Amino acid sequence: VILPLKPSVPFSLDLSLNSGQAFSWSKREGVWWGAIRNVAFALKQRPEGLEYWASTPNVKPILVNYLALDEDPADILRHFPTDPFLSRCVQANRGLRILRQDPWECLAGFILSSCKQITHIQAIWKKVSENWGKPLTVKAHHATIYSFPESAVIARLEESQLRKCGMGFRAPYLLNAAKHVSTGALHLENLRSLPTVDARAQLTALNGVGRKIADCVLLFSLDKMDAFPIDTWISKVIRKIYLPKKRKMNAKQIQQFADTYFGKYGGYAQQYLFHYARMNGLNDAILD
DNA sequence: AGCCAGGACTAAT
DNA sequence: ATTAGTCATGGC
Repeated sequence: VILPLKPSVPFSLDLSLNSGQAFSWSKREGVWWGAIRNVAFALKQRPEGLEYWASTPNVKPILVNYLALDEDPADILRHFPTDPFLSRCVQANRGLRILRQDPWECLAGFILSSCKQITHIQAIWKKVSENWGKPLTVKAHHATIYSFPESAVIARLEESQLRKCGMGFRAPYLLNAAKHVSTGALHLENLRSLPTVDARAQLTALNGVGRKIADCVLLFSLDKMDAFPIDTWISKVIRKIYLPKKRKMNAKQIQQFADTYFGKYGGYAQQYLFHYARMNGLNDAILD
């Protein structure tokens, strides 16, 4: 099936799926493979639109929502501050969208992310999925993809089982989060209706979830565009590009600057900065 | 061998 | 209120 895309509205499947937001996707022979909850997808971007195959019928709304195809990035970009470096990052990553992930999958992914390279997070994600997720088949390709296990499934495991997937000290964090989510002690969908600060407070109440991971969950799965995750890359960007004269800025001051300077769609801007820095480094990045 | 990777927690100042 | 040490693991 082909989902038509307007050429005038920028969309890049490569950038959106491969910019460190979600860890379930892999590209083989020009086709992206992955699962969104319990539906497996194969995706290929073509000039006329997005070609897709899925493990179940009638999944177009799932895809449109996940890839945010119902929004026009121009409506968001015009809220960005105008500065040369951000403009360069936006220009270089035209079509990069903030995904709308499942909150549990997003929370699990970023609990696994701390102090890990993206490729390794993907490897852990794959092991967990293959061990305890559901096998899904995309008939057109007779291929099998595994879903990421629901919170109730993880909650029943032993910490030692999770550690065998290579997640180390993150295992008890993931297990504890799974228990909170599956019992309803933490109701992730309810966080949507809360102000960002209140939703963040509930997330950071989880062991192993601090400001950065909470902000990733808020931004990538709960529509909180003002959440601005600061990881090692973004920290370098702010220090080198935006506050080059100010030495000895602590984490809180950097966060303070980012929240005020980038505004209510700051999280979206953050993703352009992150991906640009990760792809190009910052050695030749000069604010001119 | 040492350092870093989309961090967070605890204990010691 | 800030800072160092610790927590696993893999890649270079």
